[in-house]
Amino acid sequence: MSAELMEVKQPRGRPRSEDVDHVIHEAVLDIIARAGIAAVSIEGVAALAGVSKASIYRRFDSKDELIVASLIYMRDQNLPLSRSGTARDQLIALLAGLRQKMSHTREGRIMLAVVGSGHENPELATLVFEQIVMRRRDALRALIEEGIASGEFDPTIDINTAVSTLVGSMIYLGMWSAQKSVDAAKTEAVVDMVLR
Amino acid sequence: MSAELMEVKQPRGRPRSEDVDHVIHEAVLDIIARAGIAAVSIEGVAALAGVSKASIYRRFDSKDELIVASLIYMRDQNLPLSRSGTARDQLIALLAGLRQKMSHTREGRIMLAVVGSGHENPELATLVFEQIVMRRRDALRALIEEGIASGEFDPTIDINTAVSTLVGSMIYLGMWSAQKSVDAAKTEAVVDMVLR
DNA sequence: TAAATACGGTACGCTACCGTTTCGTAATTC
DNA sequence: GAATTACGAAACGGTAGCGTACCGTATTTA
Repeated sequence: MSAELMEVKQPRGRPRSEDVDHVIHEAVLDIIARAGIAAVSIEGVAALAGVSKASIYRRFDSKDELIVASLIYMRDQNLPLSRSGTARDQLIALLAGLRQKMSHTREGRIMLAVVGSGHENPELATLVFEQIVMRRRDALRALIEEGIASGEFDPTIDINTAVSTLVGSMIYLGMWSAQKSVDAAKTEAVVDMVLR
Repeated sequence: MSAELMEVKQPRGRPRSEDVDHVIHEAVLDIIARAGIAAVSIEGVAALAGVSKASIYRRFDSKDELIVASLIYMRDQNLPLSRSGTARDQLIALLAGLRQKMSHTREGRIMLAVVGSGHENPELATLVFEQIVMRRRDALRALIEEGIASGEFDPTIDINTAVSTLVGSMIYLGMWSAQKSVDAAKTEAVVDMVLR
């Protein structure tokens, strides 16, 4: 009898607005993406969200709790990935998406910011790692196994090593995409080099 | 007739203490490594360094200028790398050092912090990239070319792609070394997988 | 209708840090 | 010895954010 599935009895007074929930989280994520975790302030979030500070403190006891909740909110908005084409095609699409995402989307910039501040707030880094990074790793691993079964990839490779190599390369390339001095290696080239 | 090589005429009054220079930079780097760039404050640096704020403002016009100077100070403390063994051995040593360094040394944590905040302060990220990352890339590239010439590596690989793949993997593995859930792929395995 | 709770808005006292200035003392050149 | 500059220490006014506490109004249940 899980609590989520039960019809929750509505408490007495005026219910909290879901719109307010949304705009608060959106504001937090926008600020992290634009200026980093350290730039998140309750007053700033309230101002950007067009919400009073009271409405934030009514929901969250502290700034840290707010940020964690916003990251989980972001995770829950993720879309599933499409499945079509060969394993190699899907793999390349997945990796290219990851790479592009790291620097050109809000979620990517947030992940970079959280990861980069991993030493300061390890709870956040762990959250991002387990909830977001590991999910991608699992999807990647499945595609590689599929490709090996279909004969597209070298069956002798170590899958863990391959996953780390591929993900690491994509993050690295995405990370520095703003620096023109790094020669943009093609995603396909990386995949073929690693998986042969 | 370069200025650095000329005997610099000492100005009139009391000269600036090099010890003060050092402790200031050391304090800045310690703070970045421990708490991130955003945690750097003039008052905090002065307190940790055991120095007056006046001594900092006498040297640097702003916090940004101070941080840039401290990163350059760090770069100039770098040691040259040893050159012995086969190209593959040297390459593995270089990459393993990079990987270990990312999470277990002050310099590594500083690089992660700066990179992660790349979107907030692009000048710093560019500085780190050009002055530190590119130097490693160049060293790596040379080793790969050496290994190709000696027949240790596959001559058909694209060197730029290989460099990005290897560096990215090492940074990624080092980044998450605190998370026990990521299986630690061996550095040698990555090298052999990429370069065959 | 009454009670309860959420809402935006505003004000409060508190802390941290900013960048500047002033002071007395120390070190160095002329 | 006089001039000059660096040093630590302390104080200054200003800004920003914290977390709390009100207000009057809006929305919902009983």
